[in-house]
Amino acid sequence: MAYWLFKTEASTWSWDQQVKKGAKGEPWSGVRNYQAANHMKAMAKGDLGFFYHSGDEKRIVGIVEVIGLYRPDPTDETGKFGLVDVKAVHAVPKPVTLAEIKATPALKDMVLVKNSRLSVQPVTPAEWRCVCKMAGLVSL
DNA sequence: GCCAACGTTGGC
DNA sequence: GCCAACGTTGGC
Repeated sequence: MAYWLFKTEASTWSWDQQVKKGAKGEPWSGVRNYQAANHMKAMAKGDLGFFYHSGDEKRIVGIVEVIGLYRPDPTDETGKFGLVDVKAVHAVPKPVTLAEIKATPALKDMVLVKNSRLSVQPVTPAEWRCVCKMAGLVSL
């Protein structure tokens, strides 16, 4: 089981929209960056990810699960990029802001801190546990 | 609204 | 294959 972070602007694709898709989930389309695409290639069904709103909010608002493996992105005319399908698992009781993450020494190496522009990021198990704790999640 | 960081493009 | 120029992203 691996952990990830999916970054999106709430005005483009929000947590609320993701939740409305329910168990069917939604294709994570629109990624046009090889690093991000490679991370999606490495994903397995059942992997979990943080759902992060960039822009005004800058905070982790929910947990998603990978339910569909990497496949071509139909919205990419060049055919170079792919996507995975994700479904909302649940909202976090207490959203974790970028400021809190930056203020936490154990999270100083998170990709979100080091390379905030990468739209799909890997998260280490230690980081995952730490952020879950901050978010008020104990069962993950 | 500005600017730094980064990725991509295109000319050589 | 290198590198300058450009566009985009996202935090501040």
